[in-house]
Amino acid sequence: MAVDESGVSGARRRADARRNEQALLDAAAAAFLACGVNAPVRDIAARAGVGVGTIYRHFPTRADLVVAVYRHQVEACAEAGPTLLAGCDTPCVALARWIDLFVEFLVTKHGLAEALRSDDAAFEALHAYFLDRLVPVCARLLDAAAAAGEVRADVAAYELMRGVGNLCIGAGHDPRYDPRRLVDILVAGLRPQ
Amino acid sequence: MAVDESGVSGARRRADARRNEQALLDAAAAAFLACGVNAPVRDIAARAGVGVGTIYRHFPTRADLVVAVYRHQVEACAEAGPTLLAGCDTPCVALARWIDLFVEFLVTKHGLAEALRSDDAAFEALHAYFLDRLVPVCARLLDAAAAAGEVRADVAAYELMRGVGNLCIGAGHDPRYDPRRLVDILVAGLRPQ
Amino acid sequence: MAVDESGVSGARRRADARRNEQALLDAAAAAFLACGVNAPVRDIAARAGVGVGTIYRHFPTRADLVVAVYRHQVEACAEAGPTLLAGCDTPCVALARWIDLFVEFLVTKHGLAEALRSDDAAFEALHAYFLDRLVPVCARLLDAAAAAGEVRADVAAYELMRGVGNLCIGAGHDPRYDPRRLVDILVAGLRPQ
Amino acid sequence: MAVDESGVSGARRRADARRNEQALLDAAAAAFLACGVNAPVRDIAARAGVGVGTIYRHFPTRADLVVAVYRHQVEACAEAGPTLLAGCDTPCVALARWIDLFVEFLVTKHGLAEALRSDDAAFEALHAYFLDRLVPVCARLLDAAAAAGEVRADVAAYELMRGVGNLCIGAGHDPRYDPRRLVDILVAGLRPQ
DNA sequence: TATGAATGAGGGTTCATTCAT
DNA sequence: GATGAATGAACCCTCATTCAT
Repeated sequence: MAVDESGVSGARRRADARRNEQALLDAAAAAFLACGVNAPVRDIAARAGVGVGTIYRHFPTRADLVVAVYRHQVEACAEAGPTLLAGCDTPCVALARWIDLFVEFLVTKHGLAEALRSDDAAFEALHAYFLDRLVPVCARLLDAAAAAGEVRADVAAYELMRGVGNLCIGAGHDPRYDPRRLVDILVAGLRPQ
Repeated sequence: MAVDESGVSGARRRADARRNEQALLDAAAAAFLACGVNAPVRDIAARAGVGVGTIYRHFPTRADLVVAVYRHQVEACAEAGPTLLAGCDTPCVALARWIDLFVEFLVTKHGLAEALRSDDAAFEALHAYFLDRLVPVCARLLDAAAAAGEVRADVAAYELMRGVGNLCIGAGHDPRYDPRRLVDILVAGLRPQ
Repeated sequence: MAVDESGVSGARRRADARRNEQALLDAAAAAFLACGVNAPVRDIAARAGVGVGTIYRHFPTRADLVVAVYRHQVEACAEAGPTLLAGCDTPCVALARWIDLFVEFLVTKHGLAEALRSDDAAFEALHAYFLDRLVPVCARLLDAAAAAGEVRADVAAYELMRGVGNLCIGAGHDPRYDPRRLVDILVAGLRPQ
Repeated sequence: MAVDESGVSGARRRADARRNEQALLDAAAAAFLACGVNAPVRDIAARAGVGVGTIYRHFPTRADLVVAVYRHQVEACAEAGPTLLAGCDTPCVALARWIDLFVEFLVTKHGLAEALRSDDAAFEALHAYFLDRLVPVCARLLDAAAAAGEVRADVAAYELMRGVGNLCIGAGHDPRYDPRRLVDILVAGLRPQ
């Protein structure tokens, strides 16, 4: 209707949409932290200052949103693998430090660890993304450590990561339970014999 | 089998109610397995072939029901502790076997491990019951093993059990993840140094 | 089964039942006071220390119970009519004092006034009883006062009593509202012209 | 009819919602009439042809709905006070006619009088609204009449209105009971001496 | 595109009433 | 007769998802 809007509307829309998407990601991150990854859609929309429809447009499933929220950190974690392997004295140290990174990531995102183990179909995409991106990284570290004889050779990267993920569930709710300590013990248990 | 079940009419009425209660416990166990411990009240009632009111009569809160469903096994597990300690060659073996029992219990009751770590207020009673009953048992085994120098002395029974419980979450959903293996690794990580 | 119970059981039952009935009436009166005439059946049963079935046996409908609870006072009120008419200086004074009695009765029985005006079918018997017993008494007083020219002649006993009953609804909930004052005003309004 | 209803899409959406809200108000009024102010939410929704969620969106609490249903008439009644005072021959006539309006309002809205005297916490907002809006109006009329020596000076507007409200309870259920007649008697009782 | 109103399935809880014991 | 366990209808409320504007 307004004449002057047509000229730049393509670009405008893009910019608007991108700004909206970022607001949504921030809002979702905050909501996940407060209520877990199943935070009510309306909460997220309200925090972002958009309508609920906008969420569904940008992120058709909840998993899409969760993946998007954590993508940056997942990428950072994935990229840290090779770097650590190259920079540490032994593969075992690299593995331990990489797992520390992974734990730090999960522990500070309440609800993420829960989502990772949820069998809710809505999170399939999330599972797939995490596995595709991180399991190979972990596998390389694990293989290197195993090749050096520093860890048992019969542990799969997938199960190790699932174990670490599980240990991180509920972090922060209970001062008597520190996931980092338990993950350390688990990693210690990887030593041969 | 039980002597007092035949006799007078007073006991008869009780027998009826008890049979119903057992049906409810079985139904709830099945529902928990299928849908987790937050299974809809109506589902449980339907499985048991009773009205919803009957559930509320027997178990006013959900926690009451959950506790009742698992009480037998919790008791059995608790009682196994001293027995194993007395019967095994070393405290460490007793600890390992007791944890195997605990894991077997959790793994076959999908939903229980989830309930144990839920921060939903409805499960406080459940948490309390588990802690009261099992943590001391675990503590004795752990202390004995530590005294024998077989495990690190700086691990609390509570955190160990929480860790084991967490590792059991999601068991059975995924053939690539076997909680028993990971718990073994965790226990191996308890060795000194 | 027990031999010695058969001999006197008829009499025993009677005594038991009567005791039960009285306990129920007391319990119901207390429950009505606390929760109104729609007090939960189970509350009443619990207060009386009997099962709910016992209530239904003695008082098939709620109205039966309500009527029974208030019968004594209704009777007393009904009997006071002729006495007052005979003993007071004028019919108008008798009428006023009789209405005071009625108000006192209603005001101290929270929930009764509400029940009297309820159109719930369960209270038909209650309405009928009140009307049968009290309206004629009021009518005699009213007629006498009208005959003496002390009150308007066009007011029916039924509507007067309903009006008084309505004014008593909610008594005691609100210190700013005193049914007695308003009933006095209503009665004053009966004066001719 | 309303000028701003055509125009832009923003207003259009509003118009839809407003139409819905009006349907809800009508439906609620009908439901209140049939079942009292505690009419089931679903009934009201069904009458309005909307889902229950729509009710909760527009009127989060029942009191909100009740207030909204009666707001127009309350306002009209409140505004009639000063008009009558200015237009009638004597304050007493103005008072009587204003009370007639109030009674007409209550009598045609079965369930409202009941709601007014309910001690259910859900109706606090309703009470407050009625009191805030109507008691001052009544007080002015009453004061004027008292100043003119036409009515007793010791009657508060609040208690008078409560009395009138109470007399209107159950109107229409019983042909033998006409609230208007009794209110007239009550008002007549306000005359000095 | 963005909005947010509407929908309605889904889950929780209470309580009057019946009926086997 | 008395009991109280069982039933299930009837309410309430929330929230994910769709879709008209």
